[in-house]
Parts: sequence; structure tokens; C-alpha cells
Amino acid sequence: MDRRRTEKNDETSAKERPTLKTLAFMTGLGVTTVSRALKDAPEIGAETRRRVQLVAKQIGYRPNRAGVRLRTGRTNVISLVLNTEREIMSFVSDIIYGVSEVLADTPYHLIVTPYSRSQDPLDPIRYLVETGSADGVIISRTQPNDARARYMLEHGIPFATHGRTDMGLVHPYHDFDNHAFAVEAVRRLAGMGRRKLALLTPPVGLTYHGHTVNGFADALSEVGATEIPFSTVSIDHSIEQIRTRTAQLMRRDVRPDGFVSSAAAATLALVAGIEDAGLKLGRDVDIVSKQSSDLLHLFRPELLIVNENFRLAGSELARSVLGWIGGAAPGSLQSLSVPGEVLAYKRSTD
Amino acid sequence: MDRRRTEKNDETSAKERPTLKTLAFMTGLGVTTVSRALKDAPEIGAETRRRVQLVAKQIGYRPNRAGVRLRTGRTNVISLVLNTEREIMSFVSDIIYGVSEVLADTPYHLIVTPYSRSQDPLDPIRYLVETGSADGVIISRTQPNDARARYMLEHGIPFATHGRTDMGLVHPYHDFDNHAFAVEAVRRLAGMGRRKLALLTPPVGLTYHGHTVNGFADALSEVGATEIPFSTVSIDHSIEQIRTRTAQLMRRDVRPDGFVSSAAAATLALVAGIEDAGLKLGRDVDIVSKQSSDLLHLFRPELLIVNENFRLAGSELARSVLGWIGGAAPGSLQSLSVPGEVLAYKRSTD
DNA sequence: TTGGCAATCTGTAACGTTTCAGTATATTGC
DNA sequence: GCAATATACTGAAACGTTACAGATTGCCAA
Repeated sequence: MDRRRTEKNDETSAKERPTLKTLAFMTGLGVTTVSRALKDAPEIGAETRRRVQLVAKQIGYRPNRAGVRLRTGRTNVISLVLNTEREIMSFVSDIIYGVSEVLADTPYHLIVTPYSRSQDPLDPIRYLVETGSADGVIISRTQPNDARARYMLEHGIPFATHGRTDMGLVHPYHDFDNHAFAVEAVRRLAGMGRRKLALLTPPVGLTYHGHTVNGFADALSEVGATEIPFSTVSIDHSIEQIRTRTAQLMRRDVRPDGFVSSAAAATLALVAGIEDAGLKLGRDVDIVSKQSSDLLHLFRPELLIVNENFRLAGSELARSVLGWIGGAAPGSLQSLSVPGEVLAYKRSTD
Repeated sequence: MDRRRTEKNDETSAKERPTLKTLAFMTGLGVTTVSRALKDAPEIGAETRRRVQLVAKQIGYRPNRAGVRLRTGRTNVISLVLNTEREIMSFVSDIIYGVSEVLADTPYHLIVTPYSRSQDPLDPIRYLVETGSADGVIISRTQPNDARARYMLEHGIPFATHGRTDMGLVHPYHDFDNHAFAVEAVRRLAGMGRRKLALLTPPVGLTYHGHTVNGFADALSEVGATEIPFSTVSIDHSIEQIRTRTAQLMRRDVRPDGFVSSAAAATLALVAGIEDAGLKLGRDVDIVSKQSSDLLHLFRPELLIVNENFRLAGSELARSVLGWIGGAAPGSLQSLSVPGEVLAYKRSTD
């Protein structure tokens, strides 16, 4: 048996969710007219339009998503594609909140599409496109030559990337200016007299790894400091790995007196490694670190900190996808977030 | 004009997504038969069934979600309802990952439904129920008398709560045994000779606030220690507030020599406040803290730590909702996670 | 032979929406 | 005064799925 009420079309029982048919019955109009009136179609009389919209508001009419989706193919869904194991935690929720904030004022729902263990990052994208499960997609962990971005461009589905690509293709993105971050960080360290600097890099292969490395190198030559290579780990490595490798590095004769770190959690490991080697932050070494939540200064007040706002990133990304869906030019939906100043929480004379 | 191909029903062009009609054409059967065959209905011949399923797999048939949803009312969606501003960050992403993990092997999608600024927590629930946007719901920040749980029970939508309620109503939940956590924490502190203990509580009003407070009180009388009241802040307060209030507390004549803290971020503030007052962790005070990601020991090795696994919570919650949707008894879908042992990272003789 | 029945399979309708191709009525041009 | 036209509205069809109520076939008992 059908799971719904058996009397077909009982407009009197107010219990069921109102549909266009309900509205048509109440206003004495046809469903077509009601449908058009609700979306302000020009061929509907002004008064009729107002009347329909009034009644719709009164009885709390909400278009049935399945109906719309089946008929039009529009899902009213934005998908955020996440790597289940690599994404650093706190930053994910900030992005989600940022995206939500923007979608809240729209008919769009946010669905989280995970991809896990050494799976092809293209898999979830293919799934979304093939099943038509979303009108727009947001991806992160963007690479210079990103198969996912290319695929989505080819298939004409609007998307935005967290981080830029470098394939000569134009698409919406939001990025933090990691080049500028690295430059400012090096300048700051140099200004404190640090001359032998090491960089704890972003994950190799991601676009912002290159940005950061380049900014670091550019600034090194600008200030005339030298680099102590530290490429055995990145912020994607485990806390333990970073810690032990750092300790090894710091026990060598030629060791850095300054670090630039691209993530807060990695910085914790970095400091631990430094202290394992018997050295002291603020005396033997200084560190400039990015962070996304305001906690690092509690960890060690000697840390020099630059904030990266992932909530903002989420909002920008959502706005970009919506803009593209809305017909804006992809090239006009790109934004770059400039790092704020380097923050110090402890006077150097303390 | 229709946005789709104009020739109606061209089974030859392999470009469009296959539907039941496509399968019916290819197998020479009727759509009804195909539909039934795919779901292993008994009145379909065994060979036909195999044949249909083979073809379906070959051409990569996937049921159209909108079609199913419109016809059956089933959305194949689970909604995770989140407070956009209060939820501690890292823990949210862990839950999401946990939920995703379980949903990955099912046809279910995960949608994140946020509610923000001093909004009624019931609003998003009402929205979900009224618009029929999900087959199941997961909520957190559960209260002893939780309007959301009551509402969902009344409206017959399956859900699971992160944390228990106390209304005499039965529903699926997953909870961490915070009573046991507080008990173990107090015992540990007492075992180290700490006699004047303070509790940095969970947010007042949430169920696990009560559990924690009770466990703390029970253990205090068990070990014969006394409580130093510290109820001006909870882990929901800002880092700065916790820090200053802690410093104030620690400057008083009668001050705690041991703390139990319900969250990692709050513990950072706690330690900062203690050190602001010129006291030293491990010497003047000891702290047992919960954490959800494995970082606190890097912050201060003197910290005593109990892990809470939010990823597990997410998985359990997802399993519970799916179980309820699948017809299991709500009472059989409740789980309690017992705290592991208190972890120490620095020998007391160090 | 015929009636009954089990085993398979099928057509139709409906879920709620939008688009297409109208229809009916009033208005204008000449 | 009459055709042409603009204005306001409407029914039918379709998107892909499932439930219901048949339809067809073969087989067996009487």
C-alpha cells in the first residue's frame, strides 16, 4: 500500500505539507499560475502574484526539493569534498562553519563528501558529477596540476578550490597568500638577528607548498640569510615524526636559529623537538608559525604567530561557487587573503 | 525549452545517465520488472534477476535520488545538526569523519545543518522534520530535558544524540562516561597527594555537566578530598575568561592543588592562568584533562591526560541512526564509551 | 477438456515540480 | 466593426521511481 494518505487529494486536512496543488486550490488558480507567480514571472498579474505569495507565506509553503530536482536537475546542494585522514582537524570545522554561514541564507544544503585511505581523489568528484548529486563543489588540498579541477571544468560543473592551481585554466578559488606569509616570517626572524633559517613546509605536491617555499627563498636572499634544509618532513607528517626529525636536526653542528612553520599542530611538534635537543625557544631559536585557532600563544608565549582565517576561507569559497552557479565569470570569483602582521606575545626583553 | 535532449527516449546515445527505462529497453523487460529485479523481489525469476543485475552493473546504473525521494519520501540523507559558534572545533571534524566512515558504505549522504547565533536550537530540527529533508538526525549538546529529542520522538523521525537525556524517554545515544572520567581523575590526583581539587566543568545545562559534577563529587568524598569551587567559568567560556578567572583563583589563600578539566582548549587557558599567578604545574598544581586530539602532552608534559575519541562517537552515532531507520529498537542503540586510563608523559621523579 | 492456481511479468498512476503549447478575454489599430 | 494582438491564465506532459492491480503463461487436478 502507498505509505501516504489514501484519500487522493484531500485539501481539507491541514496536516499534510502544502504543495503547489494545495496553493492552487486555496487561491482558485491553476498550479502553473501558482508556480509562475511564486517566482515572479512577468506574465502573471501583479495582484495575483501578491495574493499567491501571501497565501504561500501564510501556510508556510516550501517547494519540495525532490520535485524540483527531478524536474529541473537542480539539486540545491553544494558538496564539500574532504580527505578523511589528512585534513588537519580544527581547520575543517572552521571551513564548514564558513560555508554554512553563507549557505544559510540560500536554499542550498551542504553535503560533506569524504574520500578516505589512499583512494583516488578523483573518485568522489566523479561520483558527484556522474550522479548529478550537487550543483557546486568545493575542494581543498589543491595541486598545481589538479586532475579534479580539470575534470570539473571539462564536465561543466561549478566549483571552487581552496588554494590555487597552475594549469593555465581559470576557475574560482580562495587562497591564503603563503608567499607573503613566508616572506614576512623570514623578515621578522632576520630582524631579530636570526640568520640560519629552516622551513617546515606544507605537504609536498600541494600548490601552496610551492608558494611557501618560493616566498621563503625569495626573502632569504632579500635579507641575506641562509637556509638550513629541513625537507625530510612536512606538516602532513605525524607529530612524532616531526618531533624526532626536529630533534635530530637541532643536534647537528649546523642547526637553524629560526623556523618558519606552516601549521599550528606541527609547531607543537617542532617546539617539542627543539626542547628534546636541549635548546630553548626565544633564546636559541625563534619560530614564526601560522595558526588557525587562537591558541599557540598559550603554548609558548615566545612563539611568533600569523593567523589564517579558515572560516573566512569557507565563506569565500561558498560565495564563489554560488556566484559561478549564478552565472558570474569564474575569473571574477578568485580571492587571496593577505596575512596579517606577525604577532608577538612576549617582549624580547622579558 | 527543456534543458535535456530533445529526442524523447533515445536509448542509443550512450551519453545520458541510465535509468530504469534504459535497463528495461536493454533487457527487453518492463520497468516494473527491472525495478523489482534490482531489489531482489521474490516474484522475479532467478535468471531474470541475475541478468538485470548484471546489465545494471555493467552500465553503471545508479538509482536517481530525486526519483526515489519523490516517490517514496525516503531521502537517503542523514543530517548532522551543529551549533556554529559554540562547538569546539577539532571535535566537530572528528565526528564528521566518524559519521562519514559509516555512511560511506551506504546510500546515505551526510548533510550538515548549522544553527547559529542565539537561535532556538529547535529551529533546525523543525526545518528538517517539516521539509522532510532527512531520514535521520544526529544532534549534540544534549540536555537532560531536551526539547529537540522530545520533538523528534513526537514526530517519529529517527535520531541519535551525542550525550544522554534524562526525561524518561528512550532513544539512541552515544556518550562518553564523564562520571567515570571525573572519578578516575580525582582518584589520580588524590593518589598524588592532592587534597584541594577544583573542576573546570562542561557547559552548564548540558547533560554531561551533571555527570561530570556528580562523578567529581562522588570521588571527592570517596578519597576524602575537598572541593575548591570554581563555577564562574566552564569550558564554553572564552580562553581569556578562563585564563583570568583561573589566575584570580590561584592568587587566593585557599587555592586548589589539583584540577580536573573537561576539554583540551580550556586546559591551555587553565595552565596559562596558573602560570600567570606564578605557580608551577607539577609542583604546585596537577591537572587531569580530557583531550580529543593527541597534542596536550606536547603542551606540558606534566599534564595528566584522558583521551576521548570523537571519531568513534561519530561512527557510533551514525550506526545508531541507521539502526533505528532499519527498524531496530531505539533502546538497543545506546552506547557508552568508557574512559581509558589516565596517561602521564613525565615521570614524577623527573 | 476445463477450471484453478502458481509463477512471472507488465501497464498505469502517482509523488511535486516546471515547461510547452495552448485558450480565453480584453485591448488596440484602422 | 473586425481582425490582430497583448494580457492573464491553464492543462498536459515529463523528470525517475515504486505500488497496485492486473495480464499472460504453463501446469495440474478433477
